[in-house]
Amino acid sequence: MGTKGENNRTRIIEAADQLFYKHGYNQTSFSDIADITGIPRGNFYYYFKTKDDILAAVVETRVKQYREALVTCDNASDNPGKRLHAFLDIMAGSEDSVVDTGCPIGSLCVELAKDTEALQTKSREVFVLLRDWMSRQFEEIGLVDANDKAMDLLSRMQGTALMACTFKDSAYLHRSVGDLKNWINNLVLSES
Amino acid sequence: MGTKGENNRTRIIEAADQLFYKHGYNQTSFSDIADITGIPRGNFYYYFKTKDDILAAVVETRVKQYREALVTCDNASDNPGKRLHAFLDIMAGSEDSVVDTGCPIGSLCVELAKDTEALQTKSREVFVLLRDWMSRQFEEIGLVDANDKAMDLLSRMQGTALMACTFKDSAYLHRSVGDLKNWINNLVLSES
DNA sequence: TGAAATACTAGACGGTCGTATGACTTTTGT
DNA sequence: ACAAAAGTCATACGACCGTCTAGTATTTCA
Repeated sequence: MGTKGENNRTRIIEAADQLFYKHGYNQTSFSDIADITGIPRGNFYYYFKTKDDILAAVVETRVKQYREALVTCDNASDNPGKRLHAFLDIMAGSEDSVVDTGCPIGSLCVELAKDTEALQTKSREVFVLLRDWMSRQFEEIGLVDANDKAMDLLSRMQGTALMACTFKDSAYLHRSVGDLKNWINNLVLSES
Repeated sequence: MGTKGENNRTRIIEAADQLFYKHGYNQTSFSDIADITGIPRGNFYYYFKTKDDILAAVVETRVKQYREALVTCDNASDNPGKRLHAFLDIMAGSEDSVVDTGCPIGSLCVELAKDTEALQTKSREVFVLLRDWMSRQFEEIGLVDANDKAMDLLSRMQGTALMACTFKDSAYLHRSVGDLKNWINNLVLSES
């Protein structure tokens, strides 16, 4: 009962996830996904009605993955500042791909900002998840403008990824992540 | 001698400039440009051998435009901090389009980061211009790490544009620009 | 077991893409 | 005035796009 079907569906999503990241949503064709998975191009309609449906599925798995990553950050420490550091380490840890291709979330949102509103709303979902989690951390620190700080941190991480990728500069990436950690530490100190 | 030819060439570049911003490079077709300019699709080969050539021409006009904008900033004040404020005001002034479509430079670089290296190098040119100008301002302020600060400012502006666009939040755009002005002011104070 | 339901496949459709060509028209220089 | 050069144009190419459908295999369950 659909065991192979579910398997194929998952493989399509995984291949699309990588290709959307490496080449962008619009620059990824059904043929590209077919070449990687070995599933004939024509079959895709069975698993997904439209290309947009594949994007939705990809975003949903990304949300799930980041949710799990945030749980790991939550378990990393009972200190909210340290938890935010742990999240920053995720970006620093994927240094190579960030310098090469940028942030998977940010670059998708930038691309789809020029597309339909439906795709914008969908691609934004991961950012909403991260912003709300960050906001909770800053709240726990004791900041009254926790949501503003969450936007600032997300913003600065995105700027960092964009610059590091554009200038192919991993040294900048690490320096900037260090600066952000110091910025968080100072926020913690100012509240204690 | 080539008066109409130059005119058509210019009109193609102007239309492409807008379309590359509004819909992205890859999502802009020759037909789109033809529809706006009224120049038949088939004629483009006469003015530009390839689509990449159009991009190069667009980037070159953008470099020229930003160079002029920087001259205006240079003339705005003999205080480098104030000159950087003037540059930030350019972004704040185009609030609507930034929230709607993002930063024209940043979104182009993000898109082409997933394309050939030649296009990446070309699209980066505007950023190089801005970074070097900013670096000169920070140098004049007296900072020893002027180039780092230039990267930081560019980075934070890009993050700001990306978040404002993704969340369709012009209030965040203005708050963040204000924060950046304060950040610059503090850098000036720390050196005086 | 066998017919209905479900899972899967592959070929093909209409459309659009970037590019190229060859002919026509206008401008230029002598 | 008239050839050469520059500019303009319609048409078409081969490739690829996302989508669809007619058909085959497989599973389900009375």
